[in-house]
Amino acid sequence: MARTVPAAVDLRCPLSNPLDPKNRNCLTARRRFFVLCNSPESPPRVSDRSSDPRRKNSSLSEQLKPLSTSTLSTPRTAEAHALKSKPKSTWVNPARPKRSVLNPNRQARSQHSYNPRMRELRLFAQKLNEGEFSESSFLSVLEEIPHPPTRENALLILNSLKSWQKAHLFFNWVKTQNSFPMETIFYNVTMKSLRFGRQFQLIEELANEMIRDEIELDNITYSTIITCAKRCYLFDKAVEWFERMYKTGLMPDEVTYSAILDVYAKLGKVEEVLSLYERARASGWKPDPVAFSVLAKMFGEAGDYDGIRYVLEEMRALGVKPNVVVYNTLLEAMGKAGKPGLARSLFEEMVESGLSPNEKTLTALIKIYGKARWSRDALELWERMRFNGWPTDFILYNTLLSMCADLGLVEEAERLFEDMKQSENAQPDSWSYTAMLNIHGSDGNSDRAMELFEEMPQFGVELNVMGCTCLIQCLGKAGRVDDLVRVFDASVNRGVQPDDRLCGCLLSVASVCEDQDDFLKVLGCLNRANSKLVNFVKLLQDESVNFEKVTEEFKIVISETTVEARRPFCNCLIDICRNQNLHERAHELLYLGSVYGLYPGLHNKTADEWSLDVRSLSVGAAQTALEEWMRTLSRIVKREEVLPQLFSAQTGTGTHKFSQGLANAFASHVSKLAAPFRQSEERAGMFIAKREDLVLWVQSQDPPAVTA
DNA sequence: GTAGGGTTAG
Repeated sequence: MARTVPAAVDLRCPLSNPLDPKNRNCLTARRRFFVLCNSPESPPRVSDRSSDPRRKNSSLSEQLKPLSTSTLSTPRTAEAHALKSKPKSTWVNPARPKRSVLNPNRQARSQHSYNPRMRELRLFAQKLNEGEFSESSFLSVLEEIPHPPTRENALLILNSLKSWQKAHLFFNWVKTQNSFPMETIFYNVTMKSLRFGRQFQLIEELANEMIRDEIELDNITYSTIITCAKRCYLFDKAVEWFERMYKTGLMPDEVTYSAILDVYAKLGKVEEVLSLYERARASGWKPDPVAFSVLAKMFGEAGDYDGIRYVLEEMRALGVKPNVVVYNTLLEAMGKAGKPGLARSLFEEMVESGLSPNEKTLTALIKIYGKARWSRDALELWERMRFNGWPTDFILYNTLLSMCADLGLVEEAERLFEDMKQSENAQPDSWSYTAMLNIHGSDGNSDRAMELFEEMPQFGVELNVMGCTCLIQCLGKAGRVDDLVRVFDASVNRGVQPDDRLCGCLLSVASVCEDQDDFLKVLGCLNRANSKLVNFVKLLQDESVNFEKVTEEFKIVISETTVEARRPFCNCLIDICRNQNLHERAHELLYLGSVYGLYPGLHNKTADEWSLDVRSLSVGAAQTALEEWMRTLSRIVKREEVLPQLFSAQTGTGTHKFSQGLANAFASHVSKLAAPFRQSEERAGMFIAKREDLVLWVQSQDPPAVTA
């Protein structure tokens, strides 16, 4: 495949037209062929799945069993009978489409005729919408209905009621009036309203009532039930109602079908989705943009780039033009699959096709550029947005601010923040303030951060736990411990619930406190949030406590901490020990951290090189790890065991503009130990020592610089 | 939101 044009744009089909009957039933093969042909550099993830034996139990054939055995197949027809009696006859006419799994015609909506009493009824509905009623007062107001609740009048009002509670009450009231027999459309309109309120249970009750009263459930009913279940995360219910529909002999149309495709997609059942998709395609279905959006979202969630290409290819082959939603989903998917360049080309393709991006398009792109650290592209896009007057909203602005925080773009962030304040549709909210606190916190501008903190109540914006964490970190770094205590107390009093990240932040501030009073003040804050952690710190400081006790308490504290915060906690605890001159405790903690899997990949060995990767360690933990490593090497040298040529320690360079150099701290510790590690010129963030130098150094340590 | 499906933030 030619690589001169961006792949996102250049997606020529490796096979002929899939609508050609010859190709109708071989989409799986096409997809696999496509994957193999077009992605030599990445593993064919889509096709991998079907061969994965672990997935056998949840395969589509299992999934679709109730459908394929009972309803989807032509049950006990002459055809099936003939096949049974003539098993050797396997020839199938390829020009004959497979039996349908969906109805090619979408269910028609009823036309509503002009209602001469529209004006009064609308006014009445408005009155019902605006008032706050108890159930009984609502029902008494209903008695004032200006015209009798005929079918048309009732439908008009039901359609106008906004809250699900009122719609439900009105629906039940109409039933009690007995002025006409209830029809499907009344249930459908009520269900739609209930779906806004995510009232699946009530929807299911209505559906069962329809079955009981023999009122027909149509495609609109089923798709509403299924999508409500989906929005309530009741995926099994969604599948249950879908299967039920088939069992009653009703064929889904494409709306219901793509709704259920989305259910399987949200369940992560990729093979099932593709199989459903292909079966529908084989029976002649031309998927619309909604179906492709479902597929694109699914592949995006899986980070499956081959799948994304498959979607693009299918659309191109079928001549389906992507709309804005499809482009947005594809862009997001490209981002999740880690393809910023392709996302950029796809965006250009979208604009060239004459579509205008909306705020979701731009949010997706900014996120992608930020993640890729493409600040120039991001800022150019921002300029282009302003120039073209492309739509913005507060989520887009907040995404831009987060990107600025990630890339250290302080001035740009302030400009954006000012724009938000001037805007009508994107006033700063707690996310915006969090991003700003993060930016100035990282920049070390504690004055500006405090200014933002003070102005928040004036604008009616609540501080959230993340903003609080950023500010605490900033004040801690600036050594403003009294302000820190004030901010912490005010935040907790304002309703901020400290989480493990905030605790980790306080712990890290405590670990850099040089003044003992400050140290105790910070621990005082931490005590309000996590007293067990503070007790553990005190236990570490008690030299009479033995290793067994430390192990026991460590296990308790760490197991009660969220997984993401465990390593930071351990890092900070090690730092605190080192600051308090409790070096052996630091070594014990590093050992415990390793035992409990907090430092995976710390040591790496090949025949030629042993390396220590301290990139996820704090300064103190990295120093401790280096000392520990040197102790081990001393023992190996003494025992005259085989050593590799090269030793390396990886500190990383820190991609963040504001990140403190772990490398610098490591370098000074190496020089303090007089260990023969040198910063590598070819490999950034890497310290190298040769075997000969290291052995000489170990032998010169008498007594060893790093005590055993 | 005038009976049903798909897309935005640590």
